Amino acid sequence: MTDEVYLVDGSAYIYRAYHAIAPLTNSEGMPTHAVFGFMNILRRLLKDKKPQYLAVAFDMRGPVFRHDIYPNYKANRPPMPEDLAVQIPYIKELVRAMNIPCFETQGIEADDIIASAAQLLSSQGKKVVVVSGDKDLLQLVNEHVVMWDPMKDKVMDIAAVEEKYHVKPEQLLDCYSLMGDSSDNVPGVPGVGPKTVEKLINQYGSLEGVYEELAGMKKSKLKERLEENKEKAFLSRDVIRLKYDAVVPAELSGYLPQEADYEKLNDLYTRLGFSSMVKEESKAIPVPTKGFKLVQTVEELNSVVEHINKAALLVIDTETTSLDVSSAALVGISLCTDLESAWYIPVGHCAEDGCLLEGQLQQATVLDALAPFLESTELPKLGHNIKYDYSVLKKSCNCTMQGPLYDTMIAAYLAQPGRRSLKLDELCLEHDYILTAFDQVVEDPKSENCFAYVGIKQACDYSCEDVYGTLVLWQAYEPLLKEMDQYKLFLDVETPLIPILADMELAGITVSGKVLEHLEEEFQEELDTLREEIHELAGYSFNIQSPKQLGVLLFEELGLPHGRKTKTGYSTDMKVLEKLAHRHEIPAKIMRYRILAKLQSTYVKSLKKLINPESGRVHTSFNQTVTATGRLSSSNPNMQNIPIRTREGNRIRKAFIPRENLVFLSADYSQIDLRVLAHFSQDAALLHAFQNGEDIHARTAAELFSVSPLLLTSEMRRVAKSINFGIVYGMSSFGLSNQLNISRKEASIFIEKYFHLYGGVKEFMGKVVAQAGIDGYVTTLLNRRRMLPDINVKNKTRREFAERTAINTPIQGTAADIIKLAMIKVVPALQKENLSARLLLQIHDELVFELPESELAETQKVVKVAMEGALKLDVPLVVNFEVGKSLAKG
DNA sequence: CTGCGATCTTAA
DNA sequence: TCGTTAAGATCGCAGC
Repeated sequence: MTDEVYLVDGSAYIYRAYHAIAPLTNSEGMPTHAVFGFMNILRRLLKDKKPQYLAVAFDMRGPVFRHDIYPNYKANRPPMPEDLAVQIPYIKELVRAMNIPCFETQGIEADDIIASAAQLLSSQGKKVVVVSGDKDLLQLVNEHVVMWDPMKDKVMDIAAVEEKYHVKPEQLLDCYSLMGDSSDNVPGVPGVGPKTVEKLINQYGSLEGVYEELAGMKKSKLKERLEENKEKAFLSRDVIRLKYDAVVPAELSGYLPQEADYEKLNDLYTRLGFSSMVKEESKAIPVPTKGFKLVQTVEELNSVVEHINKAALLVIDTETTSLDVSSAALVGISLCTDLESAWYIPVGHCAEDGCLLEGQLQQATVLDALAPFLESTELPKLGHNIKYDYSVLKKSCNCTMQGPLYDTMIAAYLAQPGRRSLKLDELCLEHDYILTAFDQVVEDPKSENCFAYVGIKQACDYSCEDVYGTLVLWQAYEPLLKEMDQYKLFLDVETPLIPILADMELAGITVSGKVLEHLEEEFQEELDTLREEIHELAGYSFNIQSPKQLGVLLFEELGLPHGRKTKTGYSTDMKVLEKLAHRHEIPAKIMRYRILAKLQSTYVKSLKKLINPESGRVHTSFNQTVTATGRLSSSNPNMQNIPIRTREGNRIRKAFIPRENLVFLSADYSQIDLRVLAHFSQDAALLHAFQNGEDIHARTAAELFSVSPLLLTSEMRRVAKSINFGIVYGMSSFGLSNQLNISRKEASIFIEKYFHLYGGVKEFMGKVVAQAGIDGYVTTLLNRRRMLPDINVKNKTRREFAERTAINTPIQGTAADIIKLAMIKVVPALQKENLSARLLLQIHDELVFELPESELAETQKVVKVAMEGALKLDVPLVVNFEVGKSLAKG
């Protein structure tokens, strides 16, 4: 901290940031790089120098007094670029939000304001630092004033100026007058450069000095030029000369920054998409740990119970030995019901030797006491990713949480669709609380069992922070969900889905290690053979899995014609290889190699690793807060992309088998996307087709090719199917031509015909895109939102992508809504009918159950009713069933 | 060695 | 430079 006054040349740094930083836009497509660069400079100044006194000066739009003296002042400058102009108000707004004194005056420039302030303050003996890189401001340097350029981190005092320019700072004005300034269109004396000026000023002292002595100079080109341009030189000086009488505070208090308006600042940062700045600039504070209590005795546990008895909501977080449910053991539970207090109940903390530490209640004692609350169907529980806590308690503590399970992660997913992180600590930071990071409490976060070795006291603070933070978020998001009309979706769809997904994950699905083992050997043999053959044909060894090396072989060594190019080289994908297959043996072998290698690595080897040795089953994770459309996603393993189209793929499916004496029942929605499209578009032909149970692809084909349905070929149907799918994705003629290997012209004729047939669909697409343009987002039937920040941008590619998304998301998202509703209906319905069928998988439009064969007929009835009646559309929902002893089709 | 982007493939 | 949504393997590069 110093008592120097920092005067920042705001406008100069706006320009520098604008040119120095690559274009950047926020999520709405507004350019932000100048703002970003400027704020970085300002923030670095604040951080590094911690100035006690600081002010920023800006130019204002419009003519300045220099134009009166010299109308051509800056006449050669192009107008401010549009994408910079729109950023200026944000910069000024940010400086105001930071509560830094900010000066601007109509008719004068930032330089003049700085000059006035520097002179006024230095005449009072105050130290001044001019923050600028502009040489024009160097003339302000004196024994009290220095100039600092943060970009170069260089301080210029009198000595530095003299060393660099060989004149005194106060002589710089006269130097510039002679030299002129091409960037400001100030003429000076033509043909006089820095070296000449240096000589002249050093010899004669000043501009006046030069002209007084001019007559005595011997005849030369220089003398001639000086004589001819005397007026210009003096005019230039009047133009360049800084104005020292701008109105600026005379007292230091006028340069004293106040505490920032953090709310406004964060709001601006968020709008600009500067997430890193939101973090650093927030007024966030550590969570107050005063009300955090350890529960180590029965008496203390009883007092917690008494407290929860009066509560309307129980916030819970479990600490365990692993993120993976199947290997997680309980280490402790934290609870709270309001922001006054929170409790941590340790049950599994260990000493270094692995022995349980003293001062912990028995896990059973704790769960017996809490069970009435956890299992209460009345008392809502709240957690951040509560599916995990539900699963741990069910799996390792035999305690099944009931009642609504509110989840702040899901709340944030719905309320702020499209936000990048949903992690508790990041969300809390945006709500002004800094949480202790997991890495701060465990020594080696990667090693297993780690939380068990955290000290009990420290664990208490850490864990209680999490329930406290979760409650803080809930108090913010619950009203927000209501405001945004998302509360019903949250309560009636996402919340009841949580235990269903958890139970599906816990159930898992049996995978025969034996079958996989077999496949692995077989695939490996063929892969080895193929690799040898390919290397043989190539004449040298290379990595077949490297697109780069493969490209060299195919297109350079073999000289085959290359297709499209990628950013890094030639494309070698299946489409390209297919086209080369008839020219050379290698491409076909590569294709076969690719197919097998993919199956081998993704579906055989890694699937084998994920088989739980105890249960012989794999337990996927169904992620509820990942996709932009509202679909679920599945990981570890991804059970939603198990191969199906190829023969080998189907062999992998054969490894998925039901438990002994059980069968799989798969129920999939027929054409759900197109039915949703029919409902949204109200297209007469589409509605009619579905209402009459027609084969929609066949019907489309018959109309498209103008043939009777009886004469349709499978090729015609395939084309129609492609178009039907393409429509759902907002496809162009280019996309279709690519897909069908036909010309663009042919493709566009198909599309034209399609829209002629289904005029309502075309109309619907136009309407959705137009509405998205107005709202900036689209919604599904259950009001789920997706933001489309690019929907109105100038960039055609990005805008058109947003337009396709606007068309696709309501369809895909509504289909996702529907199957979620079906899941919520079907699980209790099966239970009510005393059927033992267990839901195992959801694959976007399909549900897979495991059940005794004897219950097949009755289960199908229940499933059919639940799925087909999930939501009432203007067309029927139709479900098809398949039964099998594995997941293989056919 | 780790992290990350690009490419490619799998599914709906 | 062109049909949506995902997960995941591998390569190859940049940085430590």
